Amino acid sequence: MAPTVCLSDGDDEDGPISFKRTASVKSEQEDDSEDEKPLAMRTTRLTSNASSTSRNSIKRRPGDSNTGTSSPLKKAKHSAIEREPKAADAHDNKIPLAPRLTSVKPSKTKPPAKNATKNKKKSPSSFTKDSQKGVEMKAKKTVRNSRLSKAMKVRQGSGSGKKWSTLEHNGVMFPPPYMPHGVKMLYNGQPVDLTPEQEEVATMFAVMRDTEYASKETFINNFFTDWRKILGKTHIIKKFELCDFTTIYEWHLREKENKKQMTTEEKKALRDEKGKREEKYLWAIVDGVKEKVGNFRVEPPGLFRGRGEHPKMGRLKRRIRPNDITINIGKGTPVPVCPIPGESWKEVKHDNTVTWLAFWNDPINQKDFKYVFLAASSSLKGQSDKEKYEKARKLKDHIDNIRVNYTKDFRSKDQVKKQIAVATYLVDKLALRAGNEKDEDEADTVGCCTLKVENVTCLPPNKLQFDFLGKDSIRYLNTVEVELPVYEAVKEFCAGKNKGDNVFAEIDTIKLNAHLKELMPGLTAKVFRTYNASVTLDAMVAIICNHQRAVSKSHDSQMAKLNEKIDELKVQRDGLKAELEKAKKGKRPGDDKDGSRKKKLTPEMLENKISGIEAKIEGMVITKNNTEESKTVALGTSKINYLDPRITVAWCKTHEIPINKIFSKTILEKFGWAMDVGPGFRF
DNA sequence: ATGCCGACTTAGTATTCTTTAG
DNA sequence: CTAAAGAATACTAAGTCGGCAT
Repeated sequence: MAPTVCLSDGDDEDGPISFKRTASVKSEQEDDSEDEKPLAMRTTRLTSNASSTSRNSIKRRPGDSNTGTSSPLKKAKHSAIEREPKAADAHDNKIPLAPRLTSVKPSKTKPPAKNATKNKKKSPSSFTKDSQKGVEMKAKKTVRNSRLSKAMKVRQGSGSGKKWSTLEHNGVMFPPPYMPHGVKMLYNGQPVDLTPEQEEVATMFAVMRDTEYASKETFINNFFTDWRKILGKTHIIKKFELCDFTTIYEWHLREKENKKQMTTEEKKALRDEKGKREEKYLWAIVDGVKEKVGNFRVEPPGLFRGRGEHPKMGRLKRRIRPNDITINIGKGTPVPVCPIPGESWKEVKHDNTVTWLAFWNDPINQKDFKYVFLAASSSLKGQSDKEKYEKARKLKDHIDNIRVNYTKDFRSKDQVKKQIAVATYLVDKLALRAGNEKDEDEADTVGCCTLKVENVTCLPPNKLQFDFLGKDSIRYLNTVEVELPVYEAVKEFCAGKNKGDNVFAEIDTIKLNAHLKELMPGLTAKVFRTYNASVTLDAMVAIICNHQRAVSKSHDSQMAKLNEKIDELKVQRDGLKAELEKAKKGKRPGDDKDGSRKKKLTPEMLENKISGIEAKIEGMVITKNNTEESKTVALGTSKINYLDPRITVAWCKTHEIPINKIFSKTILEKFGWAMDVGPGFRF
């Protein structure tokens, strides 16, 4: 069960995370006050926001009374708990003034698929296979991990540049060749002949009919331009408006239906076959240790699905061939055989300063690369993940100083210094991303250093309203009260500028990060996100980082259903109440006009029933509120990328919650490195 | 300094698997 | 059992940031 966000007002203080609050209060008291300013402000904010505190709650299913379950983790726990005094992390937790964001998804910037049909069938028989796999994997993992922790200590820090000594793998897997279906589309009402290559691209477009892309001009234009290159100048097809892809779309629907109709055996056979084909690509051997490979499948051809208003959406992403691919492998280890007869790799390298196993150039953005890496569960990834969190923890020791430092510079005469101070403040306070420059041919999004004057509105006396599209064209809309010097500075930065001009004209991410590095070795803008997220470690995190998801298609109906059910229960309850009244007045239930009634309910029974129903209603209201309030919050991203897993592990150990109630299998593997932390661990 | 290349992390969405409701 | 809901995983786009050449 994932921790659930609960933002309802007035629900506060007594949650499972109350220990965290306590800690933070304490630290504030203990702090000496030289940096009173930012802190005081923070405190204020925190307090004022406290009413909307969110908290984690571990939801249990009725079925899982897992407190008593024995998990290895839990056992390991006990002794440790007693040992660890839990004390002491003296100062910590300056709560990152997470102002509640009003993050809105502008429908226009999202071309979400509204892919209507969704049906799944699950075969019980597949259970066998899966569970076997699970067991097998667990076994492997145990072996690997025990070896790993040693290997990890021995391994040179990532600083040295050498990432591995030996590396073996089997290369990459290519998607199957295109199988023509022969269904003719119509042009100007007439069926047209297409070569398989032409048909392939037409089909890519046809099957996207019920996504929002299909009606976007940019998408259509890009698609049509690329398709016409394949059709050739002399082809009868000249105008998009005369194209009718319906026949192909319908073929596609039939295919889907057929697939759905397959028997479980057929499906299983298909899966087994797939598993067999993929088997050899699943693993690499790094320094003698078997490690899972991440994305060994080469991306299949398709129409580019850029996010937001991406100028290249709809462009044909051409098929990648062996000749596009560079392989990286240990010297002296056998080069993976090229799986496509008659073709060969572009290049084979032996570079042990990098971790990729293969790469190719992105056909959409020729200057970009697509890499094949090891899976997140690998030692290599785990190690750097751990380093990331260690760096964020180190920031704890510098954060006070850093805040004092930038507060001082809010009024600097040096314009560069001043801008850096304000930018750092925003990165710290609002978890803004650094904001690198972007090319013309990308979606127009911004981060801190690339904020435009139109993205910030100064609201007297001292509020700033932010409204911009950030990463993935997710809208960031937030109004924050800032310290007066910050407000004045921003106003000044914007003064006399035109739309499209940078607020921070004097700086960029390089200067910003260079400055941060002077304050703490290795410090960059993104560390603040990790730091603040891990320090906060509760549901607020998903909000401060603006991780979003589309409101699910079923959200509205879900809410309606809940309301319906609640109403229904209320009616039931009222009915029972009325009956109770009668019963109390001494009427036998049987005396009712409704003589057919068989059940004789005593007042006690009725009361029990009523309170049972009321509990149900209450539960549903809570569910309803949670559903509504978390509909755009994507907690998963925080969980995977920002929250130091050791915090969670330690918490689980302290509270004897099996870790697998919090982390899924994959994520558990990814965080293997964090599992043996003691319950006393503090970020 | 700046620009570009390169490698790696972070991110939302699509797809698949699992669980639950009916 | 089936279908729908929900969780997990797969996929790949979109960021960050370091380093080297200019």
